[in-house]
Amino acid sequence: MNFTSTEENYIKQIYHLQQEKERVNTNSLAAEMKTRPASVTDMLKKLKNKKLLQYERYRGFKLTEPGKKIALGIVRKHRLWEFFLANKLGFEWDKVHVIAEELEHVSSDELISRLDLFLGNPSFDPHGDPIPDRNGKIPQVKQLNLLSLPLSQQATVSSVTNQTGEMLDMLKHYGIGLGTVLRIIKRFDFDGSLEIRVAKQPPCIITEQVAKNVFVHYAKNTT
Amino acid sequence: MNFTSTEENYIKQIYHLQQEKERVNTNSLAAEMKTRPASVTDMLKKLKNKKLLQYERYRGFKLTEPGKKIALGIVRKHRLWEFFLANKLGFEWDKVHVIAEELEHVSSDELISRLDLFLGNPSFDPHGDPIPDRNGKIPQVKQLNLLSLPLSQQATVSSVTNQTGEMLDMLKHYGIGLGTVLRIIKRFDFDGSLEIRVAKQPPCIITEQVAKNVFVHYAKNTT
DNA sequence: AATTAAATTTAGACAAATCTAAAAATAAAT
DNA sequence: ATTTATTTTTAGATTTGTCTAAATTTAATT
Repeated sequence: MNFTSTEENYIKQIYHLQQEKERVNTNSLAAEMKTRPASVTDMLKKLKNKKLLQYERYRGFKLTEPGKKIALGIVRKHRLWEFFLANKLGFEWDKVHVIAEELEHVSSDELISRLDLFLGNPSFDPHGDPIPDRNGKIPQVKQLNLLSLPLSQQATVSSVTNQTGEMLDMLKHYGIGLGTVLRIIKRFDFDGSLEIRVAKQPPCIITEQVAKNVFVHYAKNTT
Repeated sequence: MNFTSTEENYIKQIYHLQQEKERVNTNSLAAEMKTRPASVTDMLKKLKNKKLLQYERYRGFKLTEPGKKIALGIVRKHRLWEFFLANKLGFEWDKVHVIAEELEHVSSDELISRLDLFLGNPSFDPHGDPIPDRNGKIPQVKQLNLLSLPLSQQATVSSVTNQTGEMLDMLKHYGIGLGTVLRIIKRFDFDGSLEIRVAKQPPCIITEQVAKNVFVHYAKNTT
């Protein structure tokens, strides 16, 4: 079956809200979609008719299994395009979302499977969110050394190996701790040092010796 | 100003029809758009209101200068995406058009200028049609040797240097002459021979010695 | 338990893009 | 120069997604 861009946007947004709350309600979806509750109700009926939604009036709603499959397909497209925009076209990580919102609705399946291959079957988008595979399976978090983190790929600090006081003191000075979200802005091959950016703080430089001891993972929410 | 996908499709199609006939008429546009003449009339009024069209009822119509600028922008996007699909994702040249029809409506200007750069500012799409630059200027035809023709890039035979009888006889046997449209299917590095395809004929092999004498250009219509 | 507040749905209207069927203008043919 | 045929436009209806305003259901409070 085929869906309009609007239907796809609703499905995707319901999926995202479901991640936080088992059952979704009309008002919160309306807020996310920047539309009115009455409009949401209209769409809910349509999606229910198409068997994508479990929905009884006044009772909240959630995606059916087929609905979830479709949501994951859209999320997959969105994140693959984000990866393309950041890693191939050189967009800043915070500019890719808006453009991917349009690209995700291009309908060719072969386009997506070829794009996936072209990008090297990436598992995480530039925001650190996992990219579902063609079957809708979401990759688990994967730890890697800060030195191996691709440029401008956001990641979360998950462990620090050298636990000496000097090291922790230094990291604390930079605002880096477990759970800190950061990304690499520039890699200096001369001495292996990294210019990194923690949250919205000004960028700072850390040496290769420090980076060597910091491990990160891509996904955002889990520590 | 901003346009819907539908408006953009009309504008683009009017532009293409104008290439053949100075002034376009309702029925032929309806045929191209696979819609009814009545629907075309409605859209013509809308485009006239937006100053993109010179149009008086029953009198035919053509794009204004601003309208033409917009058409060229859409054509540019379409052909850049076609180039991307064929040369980066490995699509066959005859599969790219349908997908580019969707991609061309993605609205970000920065996306297009970065894509253009990423692709190396190409001048011709995989069908041999010229890609307008950011100012709407259309590149002139460019001759090149058949040996330098990129794989699966369609081109038109524009001249043959060695005009001996044997050569012309051979080319005639293969169905190759001035104005013949062809493309390279495979390049054999072992002996430099080429597997080429002329129109819809079965593929054939020509030697490096022959190819060396054949010059082609990308654009389709001009000899 | 009755009242007030909040969330949700219905009813009816609107804009965009399409359609059919009928009317009007232009072009072609006798 | 009429008539006939073709092209184009109008008029009115339909679909999709949206809206406002009013009605209904559920939740919260006294």
